[in-house]
Amino acid sequence: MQLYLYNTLTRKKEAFKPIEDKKVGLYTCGPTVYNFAHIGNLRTFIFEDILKRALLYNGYRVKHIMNITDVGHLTGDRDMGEDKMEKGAQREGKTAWEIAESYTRAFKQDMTHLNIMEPSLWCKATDSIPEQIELIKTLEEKGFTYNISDGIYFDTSKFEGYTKLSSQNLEALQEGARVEKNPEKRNATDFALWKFSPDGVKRQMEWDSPWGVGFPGWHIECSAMSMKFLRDQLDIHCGGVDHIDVHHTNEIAQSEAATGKKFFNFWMHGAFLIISGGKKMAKSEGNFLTLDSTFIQNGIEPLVYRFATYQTHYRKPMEYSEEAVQAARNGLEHLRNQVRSLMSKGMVDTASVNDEYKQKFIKRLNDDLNMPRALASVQEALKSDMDDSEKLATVLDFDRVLGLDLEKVTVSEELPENIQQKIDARKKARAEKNWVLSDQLRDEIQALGYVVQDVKDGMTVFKK
RNA sequence: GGCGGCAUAGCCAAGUGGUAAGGCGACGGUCUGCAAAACCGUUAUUCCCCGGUUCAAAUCCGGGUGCCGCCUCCA
Repeated sequence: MQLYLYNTLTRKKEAFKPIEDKKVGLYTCGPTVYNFAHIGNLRTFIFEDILKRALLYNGYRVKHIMNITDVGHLTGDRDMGEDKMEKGAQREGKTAWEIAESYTRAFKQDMTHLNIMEPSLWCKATDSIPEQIELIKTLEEKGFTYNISDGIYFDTSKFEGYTKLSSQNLEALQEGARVEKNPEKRNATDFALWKFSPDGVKRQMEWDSPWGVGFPGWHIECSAMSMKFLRDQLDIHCGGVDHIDVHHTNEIAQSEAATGKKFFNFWMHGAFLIISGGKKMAKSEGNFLTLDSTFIQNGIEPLVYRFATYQTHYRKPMEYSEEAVQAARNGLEHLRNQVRSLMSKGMVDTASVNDEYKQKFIKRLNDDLNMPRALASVQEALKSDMDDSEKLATVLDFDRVLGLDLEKVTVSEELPENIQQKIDARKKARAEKNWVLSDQLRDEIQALGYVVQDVKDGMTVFKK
């Protein structure tokens, strides 16, 4: 079935077609590792994971590259201000390298918690400095750069179609921008390819280059690394909506200026998470909620968040509230109970996925990843009149995309000795209609973290 | 100021011309010694407001209001 994706480049849903049949090159802009990722960041990574799983579900082989930005991302005005990594290092009394490493580790842990598939390849900006320098040299040779006191800049006026991805009105932008201008820049949209280390300052992260000691601008890494690792397989490039106007626009400009070829056919962007009644989360504002502080520390498993994001289409701002989290928590538990109930009836080996419902599911998924509708088809399948084994097989098949670990729902497992003893005692008490003892034993078992359910012919006990 | 997006039940939301998906919550029921779980049923005459086009509009057009984002670090 044809997969349709919304392409920011054309502002339309388009039939997806990779450059090479059945193989997809996917590049997703990864984190800047100077702090924890907040759950707004993670929403985008979940969206990208769904995209990847949808591609796989459709039978594509996916080469997925995710970068780690560990240098060059500045805090201040465009290409001015401090380096985020160096600032983070100051804040925590560590080296910039240590900061990068520890937050990269934290990020990967978040991904694991959310069941986000690992990319085929991780790449750190600092591991591809030579490629970035080469790309800048090419741009220099082709006359797209100029040199000012603090670095080498890309002259956006020399690249035709600079705004092909964004919808910026450049003249209006220049008039209305509140930026503290760098007076040496020729155009407001020009951006740094290479920044010089400030005079007399020894940066922790700096490299030699043909232009002097310094470090790469933020945008160049994604261009250099996507070309390095995906070569000509430039199918889909993703990120958050905030990247449309600046980061991705600049990536396209410098890449296409350098190669003369189209840089990525599809551009996809995830919308923000909005705190209910408030503003977006931003690392730089320090108001962010992390997976750890918001979920794990409150005893809410991270997959609840993954499930919660399915309620809203990825291109629409998602309202975040504790109420929404609770709804997702209940919803996921309900779904698992439904699966558990089916599992307890035993899975027939020959059970196959119901084609009618699978077609419905994939159709919705393939309609620009309409997860709210895809999720609705899960409930429709569960409430349908197909037999239990088929239902289970079908829903578990959907979970290849959903990634909710439904196959791990426990029905019966080896229970510890002490629990088993209490269960036996309770069965005896129930047989004797000793309800006081029965209820007391149930409380005891549940206090130990197990759920007790009396069913038709006995008792179901499983770890919560 | 420029540009872009959004506004659907108590809450989260899907739906872009044919008469309102799904989830959560709530209420009622089945089952049960009681719970829990599961299951069944009910829960928006109406889609921010005003006007227009059409046999037909939540969906298209015009105007307004509110919220959000980008233009400055950002997923």
